[in-house]
Amino acid sequence: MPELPEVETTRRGIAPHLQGNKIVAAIFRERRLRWPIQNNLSEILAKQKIHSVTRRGKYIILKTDNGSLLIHLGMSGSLRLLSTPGSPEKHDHYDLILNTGKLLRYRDPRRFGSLHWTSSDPLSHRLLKNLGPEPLSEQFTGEYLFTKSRNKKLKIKSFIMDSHVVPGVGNIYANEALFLSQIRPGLASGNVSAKRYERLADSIKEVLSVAILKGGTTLRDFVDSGGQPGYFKQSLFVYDRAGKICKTCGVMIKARMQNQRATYYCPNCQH
DNA sequence: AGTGCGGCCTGTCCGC
DNA sequence: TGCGGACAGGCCGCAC
Repeated sequence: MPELPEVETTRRGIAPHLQGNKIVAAIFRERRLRWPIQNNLSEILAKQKIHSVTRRGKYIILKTDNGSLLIHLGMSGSLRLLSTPGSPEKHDHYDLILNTGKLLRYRDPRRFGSLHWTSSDPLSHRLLKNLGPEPLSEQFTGEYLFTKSRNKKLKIKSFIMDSHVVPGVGNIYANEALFLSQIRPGLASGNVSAKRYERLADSIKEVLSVAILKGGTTLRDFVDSGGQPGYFKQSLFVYDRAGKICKTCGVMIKARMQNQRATYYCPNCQH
């Protein structure tokens, strides 16, 4: 399940192989992702040089001669760089073949991912323009969260899972960040103090940073193996730990559904 | 306007 | 053992 750290790790892994090289051909086998891939994309991409590989939220942006490719991995998507591609398997939906002989292959069993082309500024694309500030940037602060949450009634976990507030924080990291900042997930976001939001912003930065470090370690060879979930599991304090003992205080972790999402917290550490 | 939920998908796991 | 159903996940777009 690619979260921001895994998307960033993927980006760092593929960037050196793409940057400055040309797309020889793009092959699409399955266009029905979250949105259908536009029909003429092969023609558009052929012979284009890739200038940069960047990230905004969970989108990877390939900037080429004539525009930008916006890649989202959804929840089961992965990008692998192959030197000797075997025949594509069931869920290998598209390939970008490079002039270096290497091939970038997208796999996504659940097809929640997406692929968009834009010929104008990618950050102005409708899917990107309203995203919140990058959580690892200086613009992302406790003060920002505090201000943004005033007069809101929705629960704080839903608040930080909204990509227009914080892009890149999914269910796992929302649970973990709330644990680290000792905040109960069910609190009304509009009632939480500025001080607690300072702590929460720090926790979000911390959990994402540590996960990027671990991803960088564990997924060092993701080019060969494909990014696998589970590498961060040992570091989790609450996610998927219902009935287990809190690593901090020894009390049993609780689980419940909140806004259709599995929610975990320590009833002793979080208030 | 703010909020919550349906729907998109398939692999995995559970219970009958 | 086989099968159906629940569930997981991101997140847009709709409905209230």
